Amino acid sequence: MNTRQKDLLRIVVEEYVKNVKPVGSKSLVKRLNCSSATIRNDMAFLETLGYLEKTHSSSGRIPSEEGYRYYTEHLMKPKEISGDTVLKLQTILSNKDLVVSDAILKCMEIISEITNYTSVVLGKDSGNELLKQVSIIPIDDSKVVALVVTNSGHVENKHASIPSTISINEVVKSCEIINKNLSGTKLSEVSAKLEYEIKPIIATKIKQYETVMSFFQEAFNDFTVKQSDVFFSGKTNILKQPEYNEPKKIKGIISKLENVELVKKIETDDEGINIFIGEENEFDEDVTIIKTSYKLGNEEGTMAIIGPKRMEYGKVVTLLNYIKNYLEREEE
Amino acid sequence: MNTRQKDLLRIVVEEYVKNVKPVGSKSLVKRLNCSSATIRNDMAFLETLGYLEKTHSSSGRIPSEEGYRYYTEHLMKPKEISGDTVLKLQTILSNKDLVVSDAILKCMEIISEITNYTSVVLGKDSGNELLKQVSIIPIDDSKVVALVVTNSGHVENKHASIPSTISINEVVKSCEIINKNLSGTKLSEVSAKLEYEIKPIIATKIKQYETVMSFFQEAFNDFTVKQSDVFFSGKTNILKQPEYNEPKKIKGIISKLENVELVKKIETDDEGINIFIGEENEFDEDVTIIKTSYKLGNEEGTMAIIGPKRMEYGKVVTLLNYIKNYLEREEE
DNA sequence: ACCTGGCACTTAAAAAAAAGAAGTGCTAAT
DNA sequence: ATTAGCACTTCTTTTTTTTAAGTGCCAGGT
Repeated sequence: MNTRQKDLLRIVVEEYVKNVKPVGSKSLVKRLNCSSATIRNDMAFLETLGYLEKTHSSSGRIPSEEGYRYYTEHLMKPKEISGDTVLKLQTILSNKDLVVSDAILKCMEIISEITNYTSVVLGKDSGNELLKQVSIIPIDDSKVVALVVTNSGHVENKHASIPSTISINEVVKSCEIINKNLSGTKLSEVSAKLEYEIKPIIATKIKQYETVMSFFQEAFNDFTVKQSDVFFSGKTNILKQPEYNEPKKIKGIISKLENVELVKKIETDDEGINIFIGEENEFDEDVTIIKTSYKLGNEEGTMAIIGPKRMEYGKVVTLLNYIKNYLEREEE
Repeated sequence: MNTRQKDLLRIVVEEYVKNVKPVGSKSLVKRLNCSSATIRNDMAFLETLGYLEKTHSSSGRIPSEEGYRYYTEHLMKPKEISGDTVLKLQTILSNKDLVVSDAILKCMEIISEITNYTSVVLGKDSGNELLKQVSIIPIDDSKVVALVVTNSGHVENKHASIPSTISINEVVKSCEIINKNLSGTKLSEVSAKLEYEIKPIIATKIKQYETVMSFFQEAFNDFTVKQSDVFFSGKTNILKQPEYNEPKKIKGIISKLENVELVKKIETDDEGINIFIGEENEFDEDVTIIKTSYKLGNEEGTMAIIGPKRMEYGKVVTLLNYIKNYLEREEE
């Protein structure tokens, strides 16, 4: 590939991203300073390399997935972000009252707004989170709310009615014992410790200990299962993309976006900003997913942008990079 | 309208609901025991009354909005619900561990599943809820989580970082004072009472009282604003309806469903089960919304089903009725 | 006064045909 | 290596034709 051919590939990608229609040789004559015949030859060559394709035998060219890949790896230039956007992101990220994950959420909201793509944030299954405190709040004679707070400040609550055979007082007492002994325990290990450490203690102090314990077991069980932590922003933004112009495609992508299990597969641990184009991602062959993990203190997860393959790669990468860099600086 | 004409209207509605295509006179000859010409005459008559329409000058008939209305008010027969469904609903409704609104949510999930329509539950802005308890849970040296629990068991949480000029201890102390004095206060009145009742008390005991108070003010302010309480189930179910067969319509309804402000307008106080067909509802002229309010103890809100005008009215009404009746029995 | 068979007429939807536009590949010349 | 030129493809759009479904209404029967 000579310079002109690289230029050509870059221009075809960028034109197609902008105009959403196959790029013909004539339209590039001025930009490449050569005749349409030459461009046709180069296009044919790029096609043999697998970087361009035709939609039919006499159409203009569109980038193949390999074409996009080459573009993102060698040709694209990072795009400047506007001062306005930087300001917005900065304000959010520097707000100390926000949990990190909430800040990420808000940033991704901004990004999905300015790009018109869909953003998703996946909180990591918090197996690493530690129990901070359990509280029992009596609501009325028979009902209580159990609150669990983790060391990173996540809160979950569960309602339960207390069988009349147990006094709420006993539940509260047990709760205190749990706090004294289990605060700092990994959430994932709480269940086992309840059984082997707490139960014996409580057994000596409370009559109905079996019932009380099973209440706590059930409560914790709910918490650890609950974790669904999928946050979209601009969920249907991607529909604004012109490729979503027929019912089948629209319904297809929507049903995938509604499928939590599938969305969760987007999760990644990789620190880098990774681009999965079309077939490269497991989510949907027609989209590109740009994703990266975030981690600050105890909070970690994945942030991702879902857009058409014909995506403004430079813009999205730059934006995600900005957030990542900010968080990394923070970490120090 | 004679009996045959009423039968005809009912059959046209039901056939159209089932087959989604204009109903012609010939297809009804057997069911009405008369010639197609007679049916044509009756159809023309029902058209003059405004109950039927044609899609074009020589098409079969479809019900007009007035036709559906007449049908729902005079012609439709409530549909039996299957024992299986009754069982599911009953199990949910009788589960004492669920807050009422959660039970409603789960029921509506079931309904949207079996009908293939979209359900939405709107929790009422809980101006009537009472403060049960505020808790401050320290996360680390500078961060705390504030938890607010209401008398109906709703929990909200807010993170905040404490300026280093205040000791967390002082915050916790203030929190106790708030609990002692404000437990049982209407959530909507908390802000004012903080200012006029709590502030003077705290002022005598804590040095940095201004800062502490503004922290609590801010926290409560967030809670009362937050309340967004829109819960969908089967959000995109309505897309399975054959009327959603072109991009414009699909995108139109989706963007309306994503518009929280618009969805909130569905809210109602009316105890009855109300049917809003097409133009009758403010949400979308192409859908029917069947809605009713629920109320049990302190929990109240709206539950609604959004489907095509060509909806299985009998089924939906019967299902909603079942839930309402169950809750009313409960109330006693 | 009401019902019905028959038939001309209307419209939409589907299929087929024609016209137009955009772009390529290849050849031969520079 | 480039390029002008032209024949050839394929899609898109428009137009025409065909088919199917159903109505309205008349005239005759009960």
